[in-house]
Amino acid sequence: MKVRTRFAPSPTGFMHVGNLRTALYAWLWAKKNDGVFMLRIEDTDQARFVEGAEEMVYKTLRTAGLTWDEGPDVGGEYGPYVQSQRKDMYLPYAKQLVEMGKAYYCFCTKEELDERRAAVEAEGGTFKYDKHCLSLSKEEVERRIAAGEPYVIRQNVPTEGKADFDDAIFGHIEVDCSELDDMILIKADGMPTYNFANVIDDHTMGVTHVLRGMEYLSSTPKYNLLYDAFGWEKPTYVHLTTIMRDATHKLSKRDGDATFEDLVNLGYLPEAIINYLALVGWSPGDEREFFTLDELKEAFSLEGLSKSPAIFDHNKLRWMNAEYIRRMDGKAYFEKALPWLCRAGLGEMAAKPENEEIFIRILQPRTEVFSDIANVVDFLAELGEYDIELFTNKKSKTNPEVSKAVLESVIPLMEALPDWNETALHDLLIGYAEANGMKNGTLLWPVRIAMSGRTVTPGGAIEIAALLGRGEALRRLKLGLDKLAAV
RNA sequence: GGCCUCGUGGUCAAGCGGUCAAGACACCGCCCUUUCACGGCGGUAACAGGAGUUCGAUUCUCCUCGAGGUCACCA
Repeated sequence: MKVRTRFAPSPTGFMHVGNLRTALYAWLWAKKNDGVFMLRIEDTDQARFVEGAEEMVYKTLRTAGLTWDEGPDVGGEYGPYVQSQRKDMYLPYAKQLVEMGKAYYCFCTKEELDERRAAVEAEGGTFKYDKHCLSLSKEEVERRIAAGEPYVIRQNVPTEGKADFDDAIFGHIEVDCSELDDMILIKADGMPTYNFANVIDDHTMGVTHVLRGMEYLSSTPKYNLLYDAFGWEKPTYVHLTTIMRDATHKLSKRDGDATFEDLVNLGYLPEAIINYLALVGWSPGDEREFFTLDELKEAFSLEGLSKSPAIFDHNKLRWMNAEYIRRMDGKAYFEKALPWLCRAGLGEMAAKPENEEIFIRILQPRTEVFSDIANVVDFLAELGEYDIELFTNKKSKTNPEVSKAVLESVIPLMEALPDWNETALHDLLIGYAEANGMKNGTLLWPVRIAMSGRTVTPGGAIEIAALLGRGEALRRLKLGLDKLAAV
């Protein structure tokens, strides 16, 4: 049978990385098996409708490379792919269950239930619906429905026996029916609940493998009662572990960088995010860590899925992103970096053709996340205040006195330079150090400090001088000398 | 609280009765070096605890502990 998987988000905002990973695994499993990956929008909760969230889902999936074969926008023979548009499909199935005695109409109002629940819980108990409306006669039910009384349809769970299912990762899961509540299948507004819609949709849409979060693990046996009632073949369930922020909290959107969009905006590359995400909760079994989507597709297997929750390691994502950046083509890197350089006020400097290569050379190996760039290069846009103590560096054998002497002798030479470019600057400065028997560092440290006001900079004195250009470089050097005048 | 699930270094994670218990990130040290990175080399660090089963348990069973999930007219 052809493998069909689905990703079924409820459109409530940005895409949490945990959801993205679920989508990824579902996509991988379908693609690995030459199957179909479909997108279904679960919007049965009208109260939670969020404008534009559906488009967000499309956009995220697309930039992540997870294209769907069937879905709301592309269609398919199992449509519609939006649950609210399937509204009319559910009631007949629910009625069928009622006929079979596997479900029943219930007229208890939400308020009554809430009250009873509160009372039970106040005494430390767990509320369970008492099947109150199960005993209603058919006539009474019909009468009340005809009278326009609001109702829901509940699943009639047996009071005895077991409900169970087999999970591809967790194995056999079994629970006593007595633990189960008569869950609502059809809500008072006529919409199905998630639980019911899922069963109906997954079956009618031919889903063969259900990949979803762990939170459904304990309610799945209850779904299977429904499959059994209808006599339907059950899909293979694959419950995925939760992605955690730390040992005791799951990664939440409130943490600020838990959505795909957050990460992209911070300057993470979609391919790196996907690659990292694939490895949170799944292992290829060998030592590979870098995968394209295609390679992932080859390597993916249900056996490699983990049973225990994994903590999202920003550190490792960062490293992996850096690794992706380093492997980028220089040009491509520059293109991605340019907006960030502009944001740092370096648009003009970066626009000079001769500077492009320098920027690539000094920044690419140092960029872990694109948003880092601004803080690393801001000194190029503006020289900040700095203390002359920065001129002291033991390893370079410099201090304010030495620096003063260095700047005094080197500034005129630089001013006299006919061409201001890296090669010329290099030959001049390195040549000078050599001729005077100095360590390169002794000469270059003061020059770099004066030009940057920073002890740590991307690139060295020569690159910085070239980027700054003759006028600005010299201005800063003289400024440095002034600062040192009193020494 | 009932029920379900999970438990290998700080983190991800291999292992699926016999290993000196991989690898990666992070951390530390050394080298390279024009600062910082990059790169190279090396290092610290783990089977939650206790009973069994077995010639032998990280691996199988049970208990304890710890953590998560679930008990909605939310998904």
